[in-house]
Amino acid sequence: MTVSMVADEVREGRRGAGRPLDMTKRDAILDAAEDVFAREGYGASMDRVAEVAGVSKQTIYKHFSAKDRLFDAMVVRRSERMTEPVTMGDPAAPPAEVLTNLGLRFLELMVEGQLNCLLRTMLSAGAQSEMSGHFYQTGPAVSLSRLASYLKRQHDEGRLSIPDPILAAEQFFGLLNGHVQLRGLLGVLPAMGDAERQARVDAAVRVFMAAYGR
Amino acid sequence: MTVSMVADEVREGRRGAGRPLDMTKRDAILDAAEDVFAREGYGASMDRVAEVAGVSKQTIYKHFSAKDRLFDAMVVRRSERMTEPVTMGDPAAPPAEVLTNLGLRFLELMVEGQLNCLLRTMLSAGAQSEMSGHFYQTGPAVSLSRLASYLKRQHDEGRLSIPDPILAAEQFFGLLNGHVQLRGLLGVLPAMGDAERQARVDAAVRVFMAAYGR
DNA sequence: TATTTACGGAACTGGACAGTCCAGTATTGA
DNA sequence: TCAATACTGGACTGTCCAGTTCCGTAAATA
Repeated sequence: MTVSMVADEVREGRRGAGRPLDMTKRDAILDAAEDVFAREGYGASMDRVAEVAGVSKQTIYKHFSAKDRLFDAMVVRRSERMTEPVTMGDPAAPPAEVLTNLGLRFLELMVEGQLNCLLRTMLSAGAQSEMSGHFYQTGPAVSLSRLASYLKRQHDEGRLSIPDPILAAEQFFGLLNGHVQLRGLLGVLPAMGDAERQARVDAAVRVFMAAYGR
Repeated sequence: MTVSMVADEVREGRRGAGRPLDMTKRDAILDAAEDVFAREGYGASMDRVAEVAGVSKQTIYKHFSAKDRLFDAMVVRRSERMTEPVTMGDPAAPPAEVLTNLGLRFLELMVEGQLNCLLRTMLSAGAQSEMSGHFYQTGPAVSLSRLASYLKRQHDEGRLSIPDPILAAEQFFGLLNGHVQLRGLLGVLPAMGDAERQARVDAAVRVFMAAYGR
């Protein structure tokens, strides 16, 4: 009986004989936690989570032994869903086009929306959670390495000239970002329109291609 | 009697007859708040701040009417000190050199040290403070506009070709930053050495000059 | 000097919240 | 059917903390 086997059992709701844990409720609890923690920070009460989940507090404690465990489970689930939209397009297309598409998705989905929301929630929890590493590894680090390997391939095929693909990938995200993420975290973002977002992406791609294009 | 006059009186410790407020203690309280909030987040107790400041809790409440007021005063004082090191060098020097110096200072002082520390503290306070705007305006926004006006001048004098100086300034900070700030906030920063920092700055300047140089 | 205010120390109030307990009901596996 | 467990709803405990109050003392102003 290994640790991961125990984890699997919990995931399926079986802990021996008798009535199994209701996984529907578990999901409802995690959904509620996402919502409530995002809105009120880690200071939100468990009673509030229970209320939003439509579940008794006791049920929460059946599924998650303590508040920080619930928080961690929420972060893990959300982190895993996060990297999906950041995929590279057709590798045969012109790099400028691929980068533009990537940039648009990045700016839409990551910087303005979910990523900042989760990040702010995590920081509101302060040092109380060791989820920071997991978050970075399953989120930003994945996007970074995807872009880096794309860039390396383009370099090898002679379409771009990129001595350090990882650094270049970071630079590209940095170019896109500027202070957008910072402004988003601080809540001083004046809601970027489609046109402005497109302009930002175009400018980033232009700079990137000027430095790394052939 | 205006609002600012009242503020001045408080700043000098005079609120009429009798013994004036001890400004030494006020500073000690702000120092302690900086330290304690940075370490424990906004959740830290006032008793703890009083202990670290070497002052009774009542004294804190004499100087600052409530916890969030103390927090705000701390943020204001710290924000104002923050932009100092980010100044442009000799405008006659080659832009690449000026940008390199700026980049080194930015990476040293801002991203790794104080800025992230304060930012994390502020985010730990969640929506409880309206200091976010002040922080951005007196911190990052100032560096941004300083660099932008430098870039505009270089453009006007024909040393660089920069259609949108503000955007370009943001891009430069973004290039420097990459994911460094994000890693710093999440505490997954593997402590950058001098050589690596220099390499990062050089790479950023190289990309920037490739796009905007003459 | 008389008055006014700041300071320390410590006790206190009121409220919020994590986590538990319980009594009754519902739902499953054996 | 029986035994085991999940779920509800609410009451309850212990703790922590912001903010107040009281008292005695120190230090400034007028």
